[in-house]
Amino acid sequence: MAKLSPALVEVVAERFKALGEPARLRILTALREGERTVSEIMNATGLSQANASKHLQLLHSLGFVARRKEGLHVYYALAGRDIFRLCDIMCGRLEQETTARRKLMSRA
Amino acid sequence: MAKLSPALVEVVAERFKALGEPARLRILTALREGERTVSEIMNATGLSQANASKHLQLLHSLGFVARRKEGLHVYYALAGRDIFRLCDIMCGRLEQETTARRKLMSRA
DNA sequence: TCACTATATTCCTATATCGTTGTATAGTTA
DNA sequence: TAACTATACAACGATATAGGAATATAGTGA
Repeated sequence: MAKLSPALVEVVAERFKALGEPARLRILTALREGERTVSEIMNATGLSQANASKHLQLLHSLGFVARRKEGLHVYYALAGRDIFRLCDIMCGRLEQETTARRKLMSRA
Repeated sequence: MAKLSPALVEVVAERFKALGEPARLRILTALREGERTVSEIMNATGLSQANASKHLQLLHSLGFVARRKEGLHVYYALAGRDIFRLCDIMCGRLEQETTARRKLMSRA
C-alpha cells in the first residue's frame, strides 16, 4: 500500500469519519439494492427529512453516493460497491474478536 | 456481505469512527513496521504523551492494536494487517475520484 | 527509601457535529 | 398565479471528544 503521507492521512480520516456515523451507514445500507429518493431513504432509515438531507450532502461531497434529479425527486445511489468491502472487513474483525473472546471464556 | 443489522450498524460505526481521526491513523501508520513503545510512537507521530496514550487506549479497546508490557515500557503492535486493506480501499476510492475529476477537466 | 522514567488517568476547555425547527427553493398541477 | 410536494439550507441547542496541564501509578536503580 501507499504509505499514508501526512496530507493523505487527513483525507483518508475524513472518509472514515463519514462512515463512522450510524445514520450514514444506515443510509448506505438502504441504498444497497438500488437508487432511492430522499423520501424513500427517510422511510427506510427513520431519519428526519432535514437530517437525511444533510447526511446525503456529506456522503455526496465525499463521493460515496451519486445523485440524479428527476422532476421533484432526487435519486441517490451508491457510487461503488467497495463501501461494503469496507464493512465486510470491519465485520470480519468483529467476528475474530468474538471468537477470540469465546475461546478465552471457554478456557477459563 | 451480512446485511448490517441495526445493532451491527452501531458497532461498525464505532470502528470506523475510530479510524476517522488523523492522530489515530498516524499511530497505526507508525506501527506498520512492527511494535513500538509509547515513546517511540510519540516521536513518530508528534503526539503528546497523554494524547498518544489516550488514543492507544481506544485503539486497544476496539481491538486495533495489541499491547505487551515489558519493564517500564509498553509495546503496542498492530492487531492485524486488514487495517491497511481498509486504507487501501479508501485510497483507491480517492484515486478514482481524482482521475474522474481530471477527465472532467480535460473534457472542458 | 528516594529519585527517576515510562505510561496512564483525571480534569478542563475549546471545538465539532448531531438532530431539530423553521424557512427557502424548485418543480408540479390546477 | 396559487397551492402543493420534495428537497435543501440556516440557525440553534445539546452532546461528544480532541488536546493540554496536572497528577497518579508502576517499574527501576542508587
